[in-house]
Amino acid sequence: MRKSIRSKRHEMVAQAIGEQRIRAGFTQYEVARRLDRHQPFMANIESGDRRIDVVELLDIAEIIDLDVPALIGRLRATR
Amino acid sequence: MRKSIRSKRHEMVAQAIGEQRIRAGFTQYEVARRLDRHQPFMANIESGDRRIDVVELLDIAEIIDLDVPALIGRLRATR
DNA sequence: GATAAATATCCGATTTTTGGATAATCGGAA
DNA sequence: TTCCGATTATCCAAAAATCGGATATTTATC
Repeated sequence: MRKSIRSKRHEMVAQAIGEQRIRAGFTQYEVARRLDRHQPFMANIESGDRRIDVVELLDIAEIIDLDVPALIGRLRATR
Repeated sequence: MRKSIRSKRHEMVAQAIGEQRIRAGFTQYEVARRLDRHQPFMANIESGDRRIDVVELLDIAEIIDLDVPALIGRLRATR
C-alpha cells in the first residue's frame, strides 16, 4: 500500500480481481501476458498500487471471468 | 485527444459522460465541484485526455445519473 | 457585435506508471 | 524439514500522465 489512491472501494476492486484470478486458475504472469503487459502490472493492480480504468477492468474480467456487474453492485453499495 | 492510449472504448466512455452530463443539465464546473475537483478535470475526462478509474466513474455516474451497466454493456460489445 | 457562461488549452510542478531486475514467499516433493 | 521451482512482491529510475491556475476559445443569448 504505497500510493495515494487508497479507498475502501479501490481495495474492493483490487481484491476482487486477485481472488477471481486465482479462482480461475491463472497466474499474474499469464494474465499479464494476455494483456501484453508484465507481471508487476498485475501485481500492482492486485495490491492496489495502480488505478485501473473501466476498459482495463473489462479486459481483465474477460480473461479471468470476473463478474463485473456484481462487483459494481457491491461498489455502489459501499462508500 | 492528445495522450497516447486512446482506444475506441475509451472514447465511448468519455462521450457517454459528456452527453449524459449535458442531458442531466450540469456544467463541467458543477460536476467537478461536487467531486472536489476543478473544471479542467471534467474537460480532460470528456475529451478523453484523462483515464478514469472505476470508482471515479461510479462517482460521476451518480451525479449525472449515467447508466453504468448500459455503458458497460456497450463497451463489452465493442472491440 | 457585445457580454457572460461554458469549455478547451497551456504548461510547469507533481504524481503515477512502467518494466527489468531481483528479492521474498509459497507449495509440493522427497 | 530442506530443497527447488513457481509465483508474487518490491525496488527504482526513466517515462508518462495528472493536476490546477491562468488564460484562450467557443457557445449562447440578447
